Amino acid sequence: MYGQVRGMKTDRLIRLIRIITLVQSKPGIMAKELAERCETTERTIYRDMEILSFANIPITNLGHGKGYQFVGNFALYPMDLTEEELMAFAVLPSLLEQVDLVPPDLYSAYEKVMAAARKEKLLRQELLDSVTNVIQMGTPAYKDVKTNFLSTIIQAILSQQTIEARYHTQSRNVTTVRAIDPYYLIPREHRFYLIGYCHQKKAIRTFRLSRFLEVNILDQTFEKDDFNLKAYLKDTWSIERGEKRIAFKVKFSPRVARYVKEEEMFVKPKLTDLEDGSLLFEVTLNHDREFLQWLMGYGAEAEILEPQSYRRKMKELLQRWLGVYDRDKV
DNA sequence: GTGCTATGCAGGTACTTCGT
DNA sequence: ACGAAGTACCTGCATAGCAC
Repeated sequence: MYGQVRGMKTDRLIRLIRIITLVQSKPGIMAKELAERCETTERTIYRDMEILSFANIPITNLGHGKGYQFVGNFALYPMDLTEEELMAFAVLPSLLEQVDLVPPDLYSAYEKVMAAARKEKLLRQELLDSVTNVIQMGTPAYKDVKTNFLSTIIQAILSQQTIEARYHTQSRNVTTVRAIDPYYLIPREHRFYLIGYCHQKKAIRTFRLSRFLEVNILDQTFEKDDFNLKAYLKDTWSIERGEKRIAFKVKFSPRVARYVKEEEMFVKPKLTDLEDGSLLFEVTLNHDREFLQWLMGYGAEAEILEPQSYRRKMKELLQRWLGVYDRDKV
């Protein structure tokens, strides 16, 4: 639009870069001064500002008399971003949206990343690391050094490239090297999980991100075929999947009913308000452990009505628990 | 000349400060 | 409290300069 193919004057280009530098070094600088420093008029500065905003350079005027400055602490030249990096940003929210529940903090995190990317010359890896640092919610207690493969995995998902990963399987306490086609990243309980096709097991598997010890992107692309995430996670309380179909019926006391309704869930339970103010909660799940754990957080405010076998199971569990403290008795 | 971009002048608008 | 003056931001328009 403003480009000039032939006879291209470098004046404007130089001036645009100058403006960026000036605003960067002196936030709040006003149009008049910019004009003087660039040896031009204010009119030209205003036009240049327009061009900069077309180029998505977030310089803004923060009100009358406050001059110009970058939005947030942004001080990056977006021209340095590769197409791929921009894509990574652009698709991140939709990536998570595919599992229905976008963590409410994602958007603010997104903005923080932009603000955090302050350095004048931000290397590609630094940028992606910023994403990683903002999004990752915790590190395993035993790990001192933060090894983080979030950015690598996002890249692989975007470019549909197979990764080779060294992964620690906690339940068997073994470390294996395997090739994985990364499909989706899903957030659960302050953690990220990767769902993908494991070439060794020849099946879809779920991997906890913090258990990756090494991740390398292979020079090999994949197709997702007809994998359906929603179907894959159907009736799954959180992340652990099972083969069962357990129809739970739980009654929550009036005291906690409204808190239960407010909880963010990955399944859609049937909720019925009872006359006494308590809440009947019905859900069918393919695995019990995570659900029971959640339920126990409500203590005596939650009562399993069905199935009977789980009433007994819960009772046994509580008796064993009680037993731990009974040892104190003399 | 025509068609285009880049520029500067002049003037408008919105807000702040000053003087009464 | 209120209007005048001042300041900063923004825009319309004429024109210079260049390619064709």
